Amino acid sequence: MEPKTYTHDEIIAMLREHGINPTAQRVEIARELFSRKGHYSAEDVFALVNNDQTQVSKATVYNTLGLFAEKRLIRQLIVDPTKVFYDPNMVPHHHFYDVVTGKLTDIDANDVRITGLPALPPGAQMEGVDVIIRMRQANPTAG
Amino acid sequence: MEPKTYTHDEIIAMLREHGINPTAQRVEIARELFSRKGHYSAEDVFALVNNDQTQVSKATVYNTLGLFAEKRLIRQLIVDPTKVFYDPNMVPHHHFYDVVTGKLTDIDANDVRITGLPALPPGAQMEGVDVIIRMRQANPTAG
DNA sequence: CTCCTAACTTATAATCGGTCTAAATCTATG
DNA sequence: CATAGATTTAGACCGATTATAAGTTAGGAG
Ligand SMILES: [Mn+2]
Ligand SMILES: [Mn+2]
Ligand SMILES: [Zn+2]
Ligand SMILES: [Zn+2]
Repeated sequence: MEPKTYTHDEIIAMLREHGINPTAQRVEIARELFSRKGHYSAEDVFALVNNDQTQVSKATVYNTLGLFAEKRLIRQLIVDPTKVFYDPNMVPHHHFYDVVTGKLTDIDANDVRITGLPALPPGAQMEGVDVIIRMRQANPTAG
Repeated sequence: MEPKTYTHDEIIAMLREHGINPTAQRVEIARELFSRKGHYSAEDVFALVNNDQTQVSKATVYNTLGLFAEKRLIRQLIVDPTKVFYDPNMVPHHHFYDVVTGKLTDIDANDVRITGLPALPPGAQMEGVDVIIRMRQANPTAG
């Protein structure tokens, strides 16, 4: 299932709906992200965005990804100890994480039920629930 | 519930049971970790271990925490984008994570049921399931 | 014991994501 | 056109972690 292709104007509308001023760089970064599914580091996005003619600075890539996450246009994944990943898929879902390759795979959250969690501490607002299933590919005929 | 106090020999036995050669530094680090409950960065452990007479280098603290985690004597927590935390509590449990303060709180996993997860990819071994509930303390009278 | 080697520890340099700074550029408005 | 606020940028900087290379330790062989 390839992700929907968004027009320039649709991207701009998405940004506006999330309270983000649609500058050229932000539109370009959003377009790259939403034209694919997957999980991307800031460096990944920097490479994607500068593959073609456009030129966006590293600082802007970092700033923009942080802004998008804060405005909940994309989701931040803390799962690799060395870098943050960003996920354009905002449908609630969980992840498999291959601890060897670092690869992330989506798990639809519709079928998943989590019960028995305690109440939040008083005055606390839930931000989200992350479920990460760490796994390792069984050593293929090593011995 | 304060954690059990371990004797020097008990610490050594714990390390041996996990296939870890009990050097002076490793015993000291293990003692500091297991004499409290909580979630500690490598810097935290470095400070704990060098509070008293003993002197353990930063490199050894990092190496030892990595070794302990690999041998499953402690658990690594990837939840803060800037640093790794280590958890001496090996009883299966989950975590609240205050995204503002960075504070981690344990959630007993006994009561928690997670159903509807898909099967692992073929050939994959499960390493563990991490559930992290991100929350934020409601803005106390700000405005 | 003393010698020898492998395991371990250490100080320090290096790496690398990520953030900060201060200057340049843009954009909307008068 | 002039102005100010928002944004972008190059490059300096930072802090956690890892790599390097030299020193130390422990324990078995002789
Ligand atoms: Mn592009
Ligand atoms: Mn100590
Ligand atoms: Zn995902
Ligand atoms: Zn814990």
